[in-house]
Amino acid sequence: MTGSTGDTRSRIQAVALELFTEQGYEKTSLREIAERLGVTKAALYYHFKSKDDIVDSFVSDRVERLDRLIEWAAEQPVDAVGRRTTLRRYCEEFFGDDGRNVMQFFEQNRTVVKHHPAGQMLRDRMLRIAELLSRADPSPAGQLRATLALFSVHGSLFALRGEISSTERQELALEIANELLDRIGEDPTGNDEPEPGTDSTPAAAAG
Amino acid sequence: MTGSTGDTRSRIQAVALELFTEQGYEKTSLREIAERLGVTKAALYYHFKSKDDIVDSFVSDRVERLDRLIEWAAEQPVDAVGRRTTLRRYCEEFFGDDGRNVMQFFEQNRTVVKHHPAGQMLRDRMLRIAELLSRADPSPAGQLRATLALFSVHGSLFALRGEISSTERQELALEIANELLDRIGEDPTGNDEPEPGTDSTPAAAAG
DNA sequence: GTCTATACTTAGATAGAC
DNA sequence: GTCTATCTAAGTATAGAC
Repeated sequence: MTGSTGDTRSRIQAVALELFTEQGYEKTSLREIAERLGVTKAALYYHFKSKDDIVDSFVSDRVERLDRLIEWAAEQPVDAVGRRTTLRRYCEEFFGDDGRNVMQFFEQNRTVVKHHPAGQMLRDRMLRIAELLSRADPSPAGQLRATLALFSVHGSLFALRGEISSTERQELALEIANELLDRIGEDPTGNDEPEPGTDSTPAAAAG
Repeated sequence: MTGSTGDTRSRIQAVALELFTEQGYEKTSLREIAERLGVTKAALYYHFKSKDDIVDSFVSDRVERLDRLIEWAAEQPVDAVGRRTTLRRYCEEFFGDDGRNVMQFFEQNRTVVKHHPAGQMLRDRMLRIAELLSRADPSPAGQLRATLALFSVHGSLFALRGEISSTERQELALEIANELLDRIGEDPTGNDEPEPGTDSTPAAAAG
């Protein structure tokens, strides 16, 4: 019943990801990961060539998925509807299966991500998505709104006290993100150029 | 010219804080900190009893300042004006002198903060401020808006590409944070109870 | 207040048996 | 595919001279 597994590799990934997120990458030793799985350190080295390589294995997968999302998002219309659609897909990607776990690792290990090649790619993709979301207003205001919209999804995981179901959480994150997205390229003060061809927000249009 | 210093202690704090933020707490060794200052590891132990203690020294100071802010914020009116006032002070605290540095350390070392006693206090104070900001609407929506308002300040440091002055950055962060704060306890859809006695937002008041 | 020297522990990683 | 045994490097921390 030792089980020839074959999925030992993914069990290592799962345990490592969990511990890296909970305790931090540096604080988690290979010994600890091995013990949790009931194997020895040496066994880990059969499946991964280094500690870093474990990170690579699940981050790279995430980067690929985001690349597909980016490619798709670039084709969406540059208006409030397009932004909402893009963020909705991002949200689905985020809350899906291991998506959430990897992104939480991302949040909890910023300095690792910053210096790790695969981490830099992930970080880069995040910035790229924010960039696409603020195409209608690439000014600092647009950039910050887009970033906060993304962070609405991320933050919904730890900002909310009290019981709340996953779908409620998801809907709430989208609702507030949409408020931010709707303001991109809109300009309620009436100074700069308004975004052409966008009126998904009924309020504040009197001249 | 060796300088009897006397401020060696604060030089250690400054260098440590910078390296912890840039490379991460765990990745930064005491050897590295000592080398930067041109002293030996042992010298550090004269001023601090451990590596953790260095973190304590600058985080505790931050916690005290936030405690005063919290005490003050609790006295502010529970309306949009009170929230704006509170966040403005938070912003000033954040962008002031070492405030920004410590809070960046906080962002970059989440797992350290999570398991470090002083870090937990800092984290706790952040949550408390969000709680105060969402008093008018303690629902998940209010909580998330308040958290995003705070994050508008934090995020303004890394979300913005291109050159931008510190004051511009600060003003922008406040502007967008205020948009979020104004929606707390407001309810534009007209479902739940609206916040009593608040009309700092001129738009959308037709009944 | 800072140094040299060192004790103690643990980390990541490899070699080779089974 | 997993084990035992071991290497090498680096870490935090302490003792005691100056």
